[in-house]
Parts: sequence; C-alpha cells; structure tokens
Amino acid sequence: MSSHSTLDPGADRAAETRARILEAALAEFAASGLAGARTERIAAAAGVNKALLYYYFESKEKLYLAAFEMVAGRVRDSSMAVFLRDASPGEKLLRTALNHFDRILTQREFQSLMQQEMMRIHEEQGALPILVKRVFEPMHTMFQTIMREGIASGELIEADWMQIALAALGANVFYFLSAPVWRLIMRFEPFAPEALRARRTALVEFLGQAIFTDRERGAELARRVLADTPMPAGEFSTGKFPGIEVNSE
Amino acid sequence: MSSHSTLDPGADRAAETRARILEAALAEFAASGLAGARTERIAAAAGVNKALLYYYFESKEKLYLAAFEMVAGRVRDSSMAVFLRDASPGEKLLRTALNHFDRILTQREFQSLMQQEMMRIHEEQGALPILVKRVFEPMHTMFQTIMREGIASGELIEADWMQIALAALGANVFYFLSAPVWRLIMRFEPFAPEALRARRTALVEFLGQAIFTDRERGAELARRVLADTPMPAGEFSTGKFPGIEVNSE
DNA sequence: GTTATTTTACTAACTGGTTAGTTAATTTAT
DNA sequence: ATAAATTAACTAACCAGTTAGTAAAATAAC
Repeated sequence: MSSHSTLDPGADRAAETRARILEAALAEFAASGLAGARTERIAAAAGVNKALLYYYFESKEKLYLAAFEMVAGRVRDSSMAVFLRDASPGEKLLRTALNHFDRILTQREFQSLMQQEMMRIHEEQGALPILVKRVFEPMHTMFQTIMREGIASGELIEADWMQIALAALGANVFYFLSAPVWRLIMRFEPFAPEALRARRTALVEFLGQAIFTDRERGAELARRVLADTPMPAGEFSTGKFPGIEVNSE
Repeated sequence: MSSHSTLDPGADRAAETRARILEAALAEFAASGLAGARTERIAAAAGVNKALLYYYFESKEKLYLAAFEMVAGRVRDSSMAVFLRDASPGEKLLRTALNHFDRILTQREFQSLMQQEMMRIHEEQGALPILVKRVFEPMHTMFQTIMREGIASGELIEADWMQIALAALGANVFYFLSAPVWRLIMRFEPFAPEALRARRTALVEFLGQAIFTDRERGAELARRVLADTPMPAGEFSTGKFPGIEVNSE
C-alpha cells in the first residue's frame, strides 16, 4: 500500500506519515464529528497503528484541532483572492457569493466541521476562537467594507449590510445543509451536476436582481460573472465525503 | 411545578411521567445530539431511574425519535396557520419568512435536532423520512404554490422560486447557525433582544425591497407586516437551551 | 368487604461491549 | 550504535442496555 516514491529522501518520510494521518483525520472528523470519530478508523485509513496518532498528536482533540486548522488555512487562502480583484463593490459581491458556493462544494470537510463546531459551543470552548481570528475576522472586515462602499455609492440597495450578507451566504449554506430534505421532497439529486449548475446560476442572477439599485445593470453583471467563472469539476454525487471508505463491518 | 388537577385519577400519573421523560430527552438530545446524549442525564432530569426510559421507550434511538416527532408536530401546527391567511402571495411570503424566524427562536430544540439529523444522513436512515412526510412535504407544497402565484401575477420578481426560498429561509437559519461566530467577530450578543429585533426588521425590509417588482409596494407591505406581528417574548440570551442545567461535574 | 392474585410503575445494581489512551518492545534510518 | 518511527498488546473508564426485584394500584375471589 505505502507508495513511497523511489527516491525517498528518508528524512521527511515522517512528515509524509504525519500528513497522511491529518488527511485521514480530516475525513473521519468531517464524516462523524469529534465524538463520533473513531481513532482506530483514522489509523486504519492512514495505514498506521493507532498509537502513532498519539505519538504525533497527543490526544484525539489535539488531532481534531490540527486537522481543522489545516483545512481552515486552505479555505482562507482560496477565499481571500476574490476580494483583491479590481472590480466594483457589486461585482465583488457577486463573485464572493459564487466563490462561497464553489468553496462549500469543493471543501466539504470544512463546512461539516464548522457546522459541528457551531453545535457544541456550550461545552468548553473548542476550535472556534482560533478559527475566527485566523479565518473569519479578516474575511468579515473585507466583506463589510465592500458592502458599505456599494451602498454608499448607490450601486447596491439601501439594506442592512448584514442582511445582504446573510441572504447571499445563507442561501448557499442552507442549500447544502438541507440537501437531504430537498432530495426527499422533490425526488431530485441536489448534488447532480445539473442541479448544482442551476443553483449557481440562480444564485448569481437572483442577487443581480435583488440587491442592485439598477436591476438591468445587476443582470448584466451577473451574466458576465457567470460567464467567466466555470463550475469546478469533480464528483459530488452521493453527498458522501470523497475519500471515506464505507467500512465493511 | 406539576399542576395536576386536584382530583388526580391516579391512572394517568404514568402519562405525566412519560411526558416528563420526553421533555427531558428533547432537551438533552437537542443539546448533545443522539450520540452525545447520556441516558443517565435524561433520567436524572426527568427525576426517574434510567431503566424507566427503557420501560416506556425501548431504546435510546426510539426515545430520540419519539421526542423528535413530538416537537415536529408542534412546529408544523404553529407554521401552517400562516399559509391560510387571506393575503396576496407577496404578503404571505413576508409573513412566512417572519414566522420562520420566530419559530427558530421559540422552538430551538427542533432546529438543533434538524441540524444534527442533516449531518448523520449517511448512517442508516434516521428520523428524516417521517419528518419530511409529516412536516416538510405539506409546507413545501404550500410555499411553492404561493411563490409561483406571486411570480405569475407579476407581484414578485422573476427569479427561480427556489432561490427566493433559499434566500429568505437560509438567512434565518444561517443567522442562528453562525451566531457563535458573529458573537466573536463583532462583540455583540446575537440573542440580545435589540439584536433580534434588528434582524427581524432587516429581514422583512430586505425582502420587501429585494423580491417585489414594485419596491415601493414591497416596502409598504413590509411595514404593515412588521407592525402587526410583534416579536415573541422570552429569554433567549445565552444561546443555551432553556431547561438544560449546567451539569456540575 | 376483606383477602388473594395479577398488573403496572418503578428502582438498584450489574454486564458486556466499546474506545481513548498507554506502555514496552521492535523495526528502520543513518 | 543510537535515535527516530512504528507496532502489538494492554488498561481504565465509560455507557447503553439488562436483570432481578419491590411498592402500590387494580382486579378477582369468596
């Protein structure tokens, strides 16, 4: 199983093992939560002995935090780029919403961990404070500034900026969160490529009509943004996380 | 606390006990999830012996389902009324969004259970299918009809009806879901009465501007709806569920 | 209408499976 | 050889579910 490339520098084989454990932990924690995750399964998925988890990370919780921080870093890096583009506030907002949608799609583990973290808030502070400082605080500042600029310049409607953010991002989160319900109600697969494409399109077109003072302009911008941002490729069909094997017991 | 009418026929003291167990279970499951919930804690909160849980409900999971169905019934009953009012589709929609917000606020346990159910979808079907049939299917039909009427009559903008639903309801769910993050980012309490009032208002006003073809009319309707629907009273401050004691260990 | 019998509601204490975490020994790399 | 990486085997705790029993109410018997 262990596919070490022929010229292994040896010294950092440990780093590779460490990384493999982290990936396995991420998948397991995302699929089963901190409490539901089984250290034995993480070890098996990483192809190592359980005790090695404790050699590298000293407890289940520390491992959880390490995996969470790893994926959080990725998310922040992939998200901040949008804000730096040269575009009007309204366009930046459309792009942010679209990027948010695509990010949830491609970084499902992060979304899953976040949701679980939201629910165990009352039990002794967990990963959140660090996450907020490192990921959400900077994004929030950017977002708020852009929104206010857009409203001040008259490009966007005069609504509570937070309400616009809630509607734009909430729609995405809610879509994926409630996918199992949609699946049962409407007998369609929310992760099917056509469904995803339709949702992406509807999201941007809706915002184009809903939050711009000039609805014509909003529609035009929506078209442009959609045209130059193709949907990420990948297999998202079942709603399961990629990389998680169905264990046979 | 137990307000048994003075002439207790004795016969239904059992029903009272059963109800007490269900309430305790609801609180515990909402706070800790199916896996995290401790049967011993439920028993203690209900003031009975753990074995009694198995006397009335034959397993932890059956107890979970019973509690879930109980609260789901309440939610459906309190929600369907809005659809039956005599009003334009647009107005009904504003009222639905507002009612949804208030419902999340007053029936926190349901929201919590739903979220947890969404996350353990891949492990052997749980409470969802029954829930969908009994609660979401009827609500969804109503919602879709109203939305289509509003778009057809020209009252609402020509957007994907599902996208409007996602934005309207998603904003609410997302607000409460991400409350812990807002709390840390903005140093304000998302469950403080002023914050809640502001959010309720912004929600309806935003929809008034965003989804009506005639923005004047939307704003006017928003004002009317807000004026005759006061915020539910109650103590929601900490984000903890009412009735859950902080266990001292 | 009192005594015997059954049923209902409930509890204390235990069982067995599960799982996070440990220890001491073994292998690999240099 | 010796330090780092890795494992097999073990332990302590926890917790869902069980068992064997009791007190009291309901029902039947006489």
